[in-house]
Amino acid sequence: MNNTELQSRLLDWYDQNKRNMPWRGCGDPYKIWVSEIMLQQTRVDQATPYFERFMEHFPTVHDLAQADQQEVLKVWEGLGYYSRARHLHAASKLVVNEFDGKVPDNWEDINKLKGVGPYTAAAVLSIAFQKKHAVMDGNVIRVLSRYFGIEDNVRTTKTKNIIQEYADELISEERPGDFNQALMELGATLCTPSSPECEVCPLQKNCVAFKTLRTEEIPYKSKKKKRPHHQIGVGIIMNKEEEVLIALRPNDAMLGGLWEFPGGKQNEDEEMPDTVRRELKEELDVDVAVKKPFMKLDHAYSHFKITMHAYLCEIQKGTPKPKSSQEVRWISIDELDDYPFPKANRKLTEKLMNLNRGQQELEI
DNA sequence: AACCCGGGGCC
DNA sequence: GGCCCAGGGTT
Repeated sequence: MNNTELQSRLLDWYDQNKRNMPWRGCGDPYKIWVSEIMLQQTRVDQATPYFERFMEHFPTVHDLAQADQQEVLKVWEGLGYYSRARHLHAASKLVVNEFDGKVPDNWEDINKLKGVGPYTAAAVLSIAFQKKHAVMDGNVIRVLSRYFGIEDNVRTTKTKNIIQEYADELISEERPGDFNQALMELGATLCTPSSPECEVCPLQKNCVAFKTLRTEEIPYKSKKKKRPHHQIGVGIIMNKEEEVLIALRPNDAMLGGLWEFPGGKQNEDEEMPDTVRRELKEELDVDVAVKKPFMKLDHAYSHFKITMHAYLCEIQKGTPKPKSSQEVRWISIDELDDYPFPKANRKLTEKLMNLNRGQQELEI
């Protein structure tokens, strides 16, 4: 199968089988850019409702550039990898101030945008501007490694460079954006990690992995390290006015720009209430009484897991000061929904709000 | 090159 | 449980 035949088979399949996506076929470089940022390490079905909501809040790059970061993060809340939102927001200002409000249509300039790497640059240039740049994402790696029978570890830079060269050679002149999307669509819907649907695949005829019955072995990936598990203690500090204390995480930290209930990791041979007292002293410079357990929950991040133990607390001495955090604030339970919280903390705010609505006893 | 960075769905 | 996902940034 030569390149022309592969392209026409793939594009014909794509024309008949592509899924509907709100940014697909819109021709708006801003929307395509935002969609590609949201789709980094995120499935289409997960990103789609966020994309719709994002466009309602920020229909143009100017709306995004003028928005407050807190507002952007609130719309992004729950989607994860929050540096994407901060970088996108910063990049929108660059587009407005340096590029006349137009998403760059060339490789050099688009790579000046924060959060835009090789994949996203190629995706936006090809899909929005019909420029011939081949993308390489997890789908392309899987499809091409199977098609060409590449058995090397695809986590290495060397193997990725080889696959990128194949993609560069295969990409269609006439429809580079559709070709890229077709390859990814094939990987997302037919050429899946397990149980691929080879019987209906348009590339079956020349696929090395199919012909040698090795689709379950290719692509080969070296194992990842297993994630450590930490015990985390946090304090829900309430005052006489039934307000709770929340802290703003620094922009350069994990979950940067989001709010949380202060706390931290349990030390060895330390009781959890002592952990909470110690952490709140370190982070806020206050002495608290740990009154009673409020909630225990498990949560998984990319590189570790936690069990979070939340306690209702009361300040005995001192006034909370932002030490490890950027800012602290007393707010009413009703206002918790107005602030961006990471998922694990959001589970705590939901319980607080439910109890509050039910007039339950939040007293300690 | 290795590590960091969320959350959700699937097996 | 682990794996995967339309990856990029930092060290």
